[in-house]
Amino acid sequence: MKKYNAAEIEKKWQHKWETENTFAAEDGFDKPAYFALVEFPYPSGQGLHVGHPRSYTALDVVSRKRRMQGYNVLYPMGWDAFGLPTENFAIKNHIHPEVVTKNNVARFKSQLQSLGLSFDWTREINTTDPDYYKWTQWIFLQLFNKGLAYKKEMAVNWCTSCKCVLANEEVVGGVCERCGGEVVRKVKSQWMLKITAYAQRLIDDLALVDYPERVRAQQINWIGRSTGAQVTFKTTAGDDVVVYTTRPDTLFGATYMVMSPEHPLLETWINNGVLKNVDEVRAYQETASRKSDFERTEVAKDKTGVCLSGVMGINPVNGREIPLFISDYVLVSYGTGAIMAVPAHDTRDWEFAKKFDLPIIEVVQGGDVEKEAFTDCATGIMVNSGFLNGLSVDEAKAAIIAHLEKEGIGESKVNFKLRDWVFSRQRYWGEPIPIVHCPHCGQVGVPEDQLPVKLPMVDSYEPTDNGESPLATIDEWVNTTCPKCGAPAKRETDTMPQWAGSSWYFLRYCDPHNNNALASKEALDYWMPVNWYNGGMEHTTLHLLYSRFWHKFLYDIGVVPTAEPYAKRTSHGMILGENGEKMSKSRGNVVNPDEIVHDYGADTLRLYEMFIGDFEKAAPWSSSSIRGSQRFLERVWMLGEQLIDSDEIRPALEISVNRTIRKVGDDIENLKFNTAIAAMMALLNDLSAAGGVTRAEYAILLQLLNPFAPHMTEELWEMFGYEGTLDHRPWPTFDPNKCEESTVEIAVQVNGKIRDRLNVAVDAAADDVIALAKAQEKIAAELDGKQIVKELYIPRKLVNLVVKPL
RNA sequence: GCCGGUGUGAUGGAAUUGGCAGACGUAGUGGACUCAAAAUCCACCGGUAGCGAUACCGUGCCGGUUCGAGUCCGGCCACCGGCACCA
Repeated sequence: MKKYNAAEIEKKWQHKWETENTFAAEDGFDKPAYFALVEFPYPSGQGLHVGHPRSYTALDVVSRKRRMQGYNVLYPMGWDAFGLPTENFAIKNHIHPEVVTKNNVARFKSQLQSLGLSFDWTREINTTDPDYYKWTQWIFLQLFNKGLAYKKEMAVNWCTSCKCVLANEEVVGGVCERCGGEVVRKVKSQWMLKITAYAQRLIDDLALVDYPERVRAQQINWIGRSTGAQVTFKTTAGDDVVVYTTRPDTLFGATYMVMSPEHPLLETWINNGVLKNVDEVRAYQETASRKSDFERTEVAKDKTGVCLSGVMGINPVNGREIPLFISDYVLVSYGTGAIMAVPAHDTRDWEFAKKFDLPIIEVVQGGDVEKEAFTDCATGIMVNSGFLNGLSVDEAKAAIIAHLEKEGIGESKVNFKLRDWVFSRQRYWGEPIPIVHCPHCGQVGVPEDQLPVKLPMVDSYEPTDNGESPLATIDEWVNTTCPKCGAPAKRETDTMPQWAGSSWYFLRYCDPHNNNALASKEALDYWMPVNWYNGGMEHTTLHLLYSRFWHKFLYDIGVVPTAEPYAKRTSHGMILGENGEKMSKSRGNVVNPDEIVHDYGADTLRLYEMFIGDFEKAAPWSSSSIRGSQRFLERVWMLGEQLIDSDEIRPALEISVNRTIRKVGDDIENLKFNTAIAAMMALLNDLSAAGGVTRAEYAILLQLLNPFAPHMTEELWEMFGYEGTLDHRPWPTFDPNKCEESTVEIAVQVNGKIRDRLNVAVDAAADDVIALAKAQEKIAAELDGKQIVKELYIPRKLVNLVVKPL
């Protein structure tokens, strides 16, 4: 028998799969469909990371199993290729981003193909392809037409290093998610997408899908729904200040009010002379605006603020005049940008009141409000609150809202932390926003027949310091005519964020070459929703939320057939460096998948990454452990030398074989690839111990192993003359009656401690087993001089005799 | 602070969801083969005591429920991830 030569075998089968399109999804819509999806990569200059194959192999295993189960499987791959690293590399090395992208994609593709992943390469997509981004722009126009894309002057997150605006989701810990650069606030006119209009449905529809708890919780937390009331406070200046509160029950305890430093009413009061301490207020506003997000959160501990002089608020329930402050602990972007402060029952208000020596009035009994704020809603009773006295917090909430509504000065209100999606980027390498600015008609969408609005080929695409897109400098591209009235007009020069192309890419896979629609209705009806989507936790509040939003919008306008894009989402853990730290160049612990494939073969790498540990948890790479996976494959190979020419499964191995089929199948469905492999290892050990393997037994082992190690198993299948190839061979079935032994060893316990073991028939009667147990020499000795108070027999498990001294 | 998760041998991790803790690997130890090494094969491999059969202890800590707890309940501790002045 020839030696196992991974390199040779893998090349052979990969070539065959590529030339024969073995894994192309079928066009007919009659077979049951299965859509397996992994996040398409950003083709970076570094090439593939060992983390990529963990996710890709996992769903490759699922896809290969599904094909064997008779499904028409769509397991596609593509490139999320717009983005800053490519652009920055291009600028630095004076190569056009399109060329950089092309090179990176070629490298990534050959790396992926060297792993033997069963992608349908006939459906490969690339977000930078004009035939693709035509539809990204088309979706934007639909959003624009429905008023869900709008341009607004507002304070945005500006990355000083990327020289570009960031979405809230892209600011992590006060710095740029991508480059770690400082993020400052900057007032700019930006395109926004109204994701907030979908906030409630993005929460509610999580009930329709199968997501891990941690993903569900993170999304709900990010959307941040709260219920409370909006209340109007009159002021001595005549203007009203509207506040939002989740504790309207504490209204009687409101002893001052706080507005955010950016609150628009301040300008009014400064302009009409109401405000007396203008200089002080201006100075505070100035300090607040200069703070970066990072500073603002860092100094969050100590409260600062300025009391407004010349104007007082009026508490609507008791008519008391209360002071008005500005402070940066109140955010302009949440609620109404102003709060009523109840220091007795809110920790932040309490700290502020202590610092500025403001009155603290207890309105919910149960704590000591001189020592700290009492925030428990569950137990307290209302006091000092007029008609609310004696009520519980919940009763008081209902009563006060009814009162406010009757008086016309308030109403119940739901708020979300989620904010609209800042959608403009001032960079070159992205989809142009398909809008024309006409002096007569205003913002006009580019008509569908003029899509795509292509990126102009230019030599210079460096970001500018003045916050304008590099496209703004290209006059011949910017200057155009209005699609509506024909007058001279200018193109929008901002581009879309990287998240645009990935917000709908799975739809394009259904029908990637369609020129008339993003995908045909038949294809979408057949394939959607994605049956199983695996990806990283880092995309939970970015890509995953954004794409759900776009999908819901497309559902509302009748483009897609399902309310949710992904029926099931799973998330893999990271592969860490050998030292347990995150892999990075600077730590010097990066493992290059190319080297692993070269040294061990793709099948070993695949198997090892599936065996490395709990799929959902991070696991450190181990260069010695990978040998175990290689040894296993070598042993499977060598087992062929001991092939017994029989089409029977030997009786002694029937149970082992049937159980393994059951376990491998179940474990793959439950994301427990590591124990599926352990079960196959155990089967191999059994077969080896039995002195060889029959053709029938070997066939089953090869079929079960095929999704994990496809090249080697196909080669053995062919070498030993089995029929056809494994790629679409039926998945082995098991006989449930042959999964259990007829006798089992049970434990015999006395008072819960194991004292002996016993072999009994699985269907033995409890009385017989207990009698047998008592008759055992050791047990009889234990029972001597004691009284049995309880006898238990757990079938197939154990006998427990509970005794006490006589 | 809030939300989610995790704590099991030297190590990655198993444990049919309340029923024999440590499957399957890795590392290690001893042996076989070899001039030797590698590779391969065999055996051992949680702790303590004992030559031994065996006994006792053992799943972060403390308590509880139960005939029986890694698993359930209550209270802590530690670590990881997310959010964070969101009123």
